[in-house]
Amino acid sequence: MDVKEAKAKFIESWGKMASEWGINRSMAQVHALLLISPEPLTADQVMEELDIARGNANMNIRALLDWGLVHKQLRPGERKEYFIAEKDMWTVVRQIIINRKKRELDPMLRVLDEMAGVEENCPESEHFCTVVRDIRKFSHKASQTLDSLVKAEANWFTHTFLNMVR
Amino acid sequence: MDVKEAKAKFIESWGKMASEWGINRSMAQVHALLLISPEPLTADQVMEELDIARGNANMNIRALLDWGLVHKQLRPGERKEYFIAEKDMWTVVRQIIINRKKRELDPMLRVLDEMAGVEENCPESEHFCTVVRDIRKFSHKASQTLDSLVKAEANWFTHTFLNMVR
DNA sequence: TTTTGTTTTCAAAATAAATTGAAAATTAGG
DNA sequence: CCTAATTTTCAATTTATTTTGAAAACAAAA
Repeated sequence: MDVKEAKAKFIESWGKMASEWGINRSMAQVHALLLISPEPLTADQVMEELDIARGNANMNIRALLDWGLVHKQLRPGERKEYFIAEKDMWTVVRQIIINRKKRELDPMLRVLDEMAGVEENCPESEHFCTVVRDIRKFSHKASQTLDSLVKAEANWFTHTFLNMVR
Repeated sequence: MDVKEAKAKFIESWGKMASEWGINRSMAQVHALLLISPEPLTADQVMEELDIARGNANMNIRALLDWGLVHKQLRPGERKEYFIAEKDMWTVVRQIIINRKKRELDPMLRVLDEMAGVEENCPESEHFCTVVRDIRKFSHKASQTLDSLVKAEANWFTHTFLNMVR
């Protein structure tokens, strides 16, 4: 496999993986392209490289900025905007955790908390209350753990955590 | 909120959360229904409760069996199959980790490993190789960590890990 | 202010994914 | 071997999501 092939394959795979996650393919492919691009790119270059429409490129670059995975770069004397991906992998992972947690876990947590109110009726539906209580406990622990993970040092995950687990 | 309402809300929310994940709504709703049902249910009861078609119920119950989140129960003298959800939350989480890892992480790992071969050409595309190497390293660590997590004791996650993180 | 290069928006079209339901396959009992 | 109950399959349909592209908005320079 030569480098050009490998780059194409990387972009394709990153896109495929993301769509297993509920993140759309274009967003992931734009991310992959910017990740492996040593220089910042303009929206036009992204459109060109990935063969996607302007609106698509624009919306997904925007989403990546929101996620903190891509940064905007302005050049003096130029009107075009350049975009460069965050290259520090720990930061990348951290931002992904933050955003997915916000989207996937937090809403469920809120629902479970609302349900805590139902516990008064528990005697009449013990099983339901037990299940909800268990899930709620677990979810809160997971939430705290992710929060701590996000606050942790860059090397913490790779060094400390792994050693503890083994 | 009374218990009936709460149950409906739980099923709905579980379904919504799952679809943010790339797991289909019906599968999650069947799971939620079986989770909060104290008694095993038949496919017909699931269809009835969730108002979904037979094929849908069947395919998703089957998927949940594959994921190890639901167990089949046969009753002597009865032809119908009964289904009951795994109620131990640690087991549930473990099975979800195993299955999502298999689906989301492992394929990417394989692609990254294939790309390791490209490293020979690295001098001519240093940046690409660095990015791939970083992601590869990180992904392998994450993979090992998840494997360890899965092997860990039931209480490990909630007790040990959390204390370590704080 | 007008022109021009650039970004953003969003309705419509295309694509992808989930769901239905009827027919086929399977299985146990007679 | 039949019959009847049950489960599985899958083509067609429906629903949801993504993508397009042209028009509008915006912003810098003339």
